[in-house]
Amino acid sequence: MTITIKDVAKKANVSIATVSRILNNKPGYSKETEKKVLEVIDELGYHPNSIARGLISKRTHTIGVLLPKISSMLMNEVIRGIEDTTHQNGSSVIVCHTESNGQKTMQYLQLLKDKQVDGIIFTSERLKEEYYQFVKKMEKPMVLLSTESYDFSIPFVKVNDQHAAYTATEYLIKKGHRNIGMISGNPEDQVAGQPRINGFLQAMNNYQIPVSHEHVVSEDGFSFEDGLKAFPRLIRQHPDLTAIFAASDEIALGVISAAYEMNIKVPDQLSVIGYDNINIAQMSIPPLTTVAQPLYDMGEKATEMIFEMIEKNQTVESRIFSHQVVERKSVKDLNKE
Amino acid sequence: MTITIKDVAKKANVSIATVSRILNNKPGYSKETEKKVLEVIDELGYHPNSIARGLISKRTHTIGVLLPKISSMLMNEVIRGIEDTTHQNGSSVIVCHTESNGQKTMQYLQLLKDKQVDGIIFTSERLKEEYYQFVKKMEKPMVLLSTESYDFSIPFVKVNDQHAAYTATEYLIKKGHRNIGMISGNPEDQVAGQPRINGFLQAMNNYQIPVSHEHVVSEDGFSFEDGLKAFPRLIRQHPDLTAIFAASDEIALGVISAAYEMNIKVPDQLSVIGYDNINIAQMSIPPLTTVAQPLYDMGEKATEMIFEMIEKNQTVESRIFSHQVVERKSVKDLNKE
DNA sequence: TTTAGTTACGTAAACGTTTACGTAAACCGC
DNA sequence: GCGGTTTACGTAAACGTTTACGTAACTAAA
Repeated sequence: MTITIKDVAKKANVSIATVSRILNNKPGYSKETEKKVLEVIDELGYHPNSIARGLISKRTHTIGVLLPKISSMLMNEVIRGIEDTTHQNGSSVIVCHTESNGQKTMQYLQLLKDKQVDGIIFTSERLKEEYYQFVKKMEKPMVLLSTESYDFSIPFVKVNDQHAAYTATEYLIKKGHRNIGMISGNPEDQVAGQPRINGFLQAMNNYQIPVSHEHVVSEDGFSFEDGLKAFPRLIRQHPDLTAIFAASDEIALGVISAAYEMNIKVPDQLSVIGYDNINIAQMSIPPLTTVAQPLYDMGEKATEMIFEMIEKNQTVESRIFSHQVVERKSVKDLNKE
Repeated sequence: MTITIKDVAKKANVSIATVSRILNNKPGYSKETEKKVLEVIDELGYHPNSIARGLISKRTHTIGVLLPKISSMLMNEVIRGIEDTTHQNGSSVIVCHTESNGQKTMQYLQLLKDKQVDGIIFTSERLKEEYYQFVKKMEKPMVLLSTESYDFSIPFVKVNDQHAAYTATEYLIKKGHRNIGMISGNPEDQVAGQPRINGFLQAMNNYQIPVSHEHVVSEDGFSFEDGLKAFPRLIRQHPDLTAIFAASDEIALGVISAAYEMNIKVPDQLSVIGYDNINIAQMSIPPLTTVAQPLYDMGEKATEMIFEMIEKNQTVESRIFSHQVVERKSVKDLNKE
């Protein structure tokens, strides 16, 4: 038998209301009874049942996180940030892995509703009308992470993808490169696809380097395999390329591996810059130069925002994090020749 | 206002008991009322509140997972297996990241108790007496994953570490290597440390290759940095080594990177075999040969076991998964010279 | 001394379910 | 057509909390 508030009340000779008041330190009890009750609680090893609490308070101290691919290493750091912060707030996280599948997403949203989560963090994907309407009906706060909605006004945290892609490209240019190609993810992707391509093109234009759309080849996603497949296509089209901007670190590693297979030396014959700065960027050979998103911090911030919305019941400012290129060894400085 | 069972009952002109019965298909209602009620449910978009349910049924359809390092890529696949399986069972997961910290672990256990999880999966770490006692008091099922307890009889799923290490070492030997070193994790670690060292030593002995304990150097953990640091130490002690068995893929990648820095070519001058077969094993240069644990399957199995224990309220057989070396390109066949 | 206000509680309703128990009607066998 | 069983419900208690409301005792002001 588990110990309930009643047991505590009985043993301490008070009512359950008093115990509850002490537990939630609401006014209405004397120092002495507090001491007595606290002793009994300690003695019995009582801990309030958070389910019963949740039933009344409508707070479950649980938040839901929706993300497309749990396996993506990108999300790893982000989730770490979310979970650490959530736990620091005395809550816990339910992670839902939608695989970018609309039906699955709706199922998960229903699950999160049933479980009465206090709030939802929606990541890395376009917020469809259907999702939005559902969450709106739930009347729970939501924040967007690594994505942004042009249709609905929901607070978000992300980096400026176009700007970051611009920075990466510019870095290559400043290192003396002129023949630069790009391997992008899905260009239909309005949030991580197109903007990065735009940033690339914009940098090239700004520095008056002629580019055609053939300089960027796209795959469906941002994975290692995508890079592996895309690189040979790109290099065949443009054998004179000296540098490549990859839209993700995983793609970049795919490029490096493919280049290795083709006996093209990185960075001597080909420079590569990635995007994200995930863990494995440092593990590649050569270590990957990349433009970093502060992934952990972004997860942290999104979580803080959710809690602010939950607790103060008001909306909150979006936040654009700044990116930063971290130099390692996959880009050659052509000026030093 | 949210829609409750009362609303459904009123609109369908039945009692809440009947609605509940229909929802849980317990006997006691006619086809007609069922149809009627189902219609109303659909019409109102009613979904039962799982918190209220949990309060009575003592089932929250939530399980807790304790793991030492969320960032470890190892755990990624495992967690995927756990979460997929859990969701298929209509439940959800709370992931707790203990950092191998006893105090934190106890806090998380308390959290899981408060949240009334139906069961606990405890991974990759020694089950301390304190933890065991706590869970025992909770009276909830637990299974061990990638670990095993010699003190308490708890069902587990893992691979046979010693055997797998033996297999890895034997693979190297069969490829003609005789000067083999090992980089292990923490040898104090009774579950992932010592057994792998034993397996290594055992294989060497079986093939009558002299080894000293100096052939194995240990670090605190199983990370990339550990491999990076350990390799120079090892190679300085034994410059004639032709192959290395790394106790994890991350260590192996560290070894490859360190070797690259020292201008030692893998696999031409040095062969490396890893352990785990995580995602990035295929991304390294050269792609890493490694002994694979079926990580996803192990997560899946552990979850199935937990659910069986929860639902049938009985204990369950432990399961040892078989390992397998996956050949890639980081080991040179010396016989072919 | 009376009155108004405060303090320190206790009682009971509420949160949204499940379920033990009760009951009236229908059915069955003889 | 009578006892007994089954079917199809309804009523109300229970799960473990929080909290609105009530109240008795004490305090302070007039």
